[in-house]
Amino acid sequence: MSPTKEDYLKILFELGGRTEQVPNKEIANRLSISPPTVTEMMNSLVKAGWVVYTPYKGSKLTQEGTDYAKKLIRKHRLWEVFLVKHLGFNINEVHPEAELLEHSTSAELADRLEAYLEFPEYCPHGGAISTDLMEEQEDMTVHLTEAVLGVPVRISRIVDEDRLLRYFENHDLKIGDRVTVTGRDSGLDLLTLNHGTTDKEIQISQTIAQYLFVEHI
Amino acid sequence: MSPTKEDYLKILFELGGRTEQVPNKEIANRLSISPPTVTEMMNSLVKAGWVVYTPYKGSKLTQEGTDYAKKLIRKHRLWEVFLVKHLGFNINEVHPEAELLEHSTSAELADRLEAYLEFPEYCPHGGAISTDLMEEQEDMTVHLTEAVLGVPVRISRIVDEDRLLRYFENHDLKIGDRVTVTGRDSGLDLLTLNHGTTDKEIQISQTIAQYLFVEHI
DNA sequence: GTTGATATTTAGGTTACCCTAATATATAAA
DNA sequence: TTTATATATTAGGGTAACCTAAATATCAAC
Repeated sequence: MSPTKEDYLKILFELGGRTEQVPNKEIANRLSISPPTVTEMMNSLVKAGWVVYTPYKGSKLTQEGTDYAKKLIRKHRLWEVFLVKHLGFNINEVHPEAELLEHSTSAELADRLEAYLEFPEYCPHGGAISTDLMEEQEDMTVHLTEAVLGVPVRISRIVDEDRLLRYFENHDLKIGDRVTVTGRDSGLDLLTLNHGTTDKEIQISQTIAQYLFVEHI
Repeated sequence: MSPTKEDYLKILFELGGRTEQVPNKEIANRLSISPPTVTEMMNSLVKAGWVVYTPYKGSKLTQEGTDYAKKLIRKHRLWEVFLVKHLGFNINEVHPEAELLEHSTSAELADRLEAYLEFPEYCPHGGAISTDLMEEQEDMTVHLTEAVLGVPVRISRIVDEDRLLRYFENHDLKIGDRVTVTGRDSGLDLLTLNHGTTDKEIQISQTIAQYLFVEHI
């Protein structure tokens, strides 16, 4: 299994490919590659049994594909805990490091690392580490864009992509914060939030808000 | 820089490519690839400025190539220390793990890891970690095959290739042991040693003894 | 100095992963 | 229901890193 293929499986999981068909374009966007390359890769992943692909519709992970993706994400998050807790990295620096390390981590190494870290439940971005908890969390949390107007929620997880993390940091948003969606303007692609702690108004792009997960309180 | 190219630089350093021309065949053997592939890769490494190549003779590392190789080896050895000291791995299990991790380790990560490990001097196989000490050690130590008959020496370093480590373990040899070469049979490719601690006679293949480094006491 | 053994290179081919340009399909709007 | 737009696929090409088979260079022995 190449790091490249592993990346496809992981992205597929992150885009909901466990339960829904993910269109090629979304994968192409997230990985910054051309759509024909995605088509080609999907055919290869189908042949290897990781993915079910319906031409012109999109791809879903098989059970094997889902399990593989979850293991990768677990490794990624374990490294993030290590980098932050023991090596003193800043939360928004660890993603690219873990992105590399995850592909070089045997099952044995992951298990030993997990024990060494004393079985942490969450990564620094709020993502569940145990592969069982992972699916549960995926199902329970909701995109910020789907939160009901006026109902306060708690930010539980931020998709850990470098540029995104800096965007959220610049808007003073972090895990655990309570926010209330007060307005939605689809034309301008804007979401207006009230920050529970500071009571300030925050405006962020809806497209980007998709990468923020919230839980009801 | 691809992991593949990094492996070539590292092997070149390990085979003495810092000071001498290394023939293609040795590289092909150590990496288990065909000689034509080595020729091809050497041309590409020359173009990138890592290597000076004389056709039909062999390759030498440039200063840049040497520095790059030393940084890789440092990362490799740092991971080995971490795996043994903190994750409880066995010495002969860590090589393949570190072999993967070294290619996924930024300079920043290596520095932080080194500080976390409290600046260890040597890896579990006896290899120096600081890039300065590394060359020094390389120059001072001598292959077991070159030790003078009857003169006791101390095993200082074992090239950490998985199969070799198991071979040395099976012959009850480890770092720090005092041994004396008592006989050499080139026809049978045999080296006879006297083990300083147990006073037992040990016979190992000369070919394999090349991967054992010793220091005079 | 020719010969033979060994090492190296050249020639030609494969697979993985990426691309652009052109074509085809699906979907939403008129 | 046709048409426009967005999305996906096919066709054709490129580079990196491997391979085998055949040709060539080196070097030591005669």
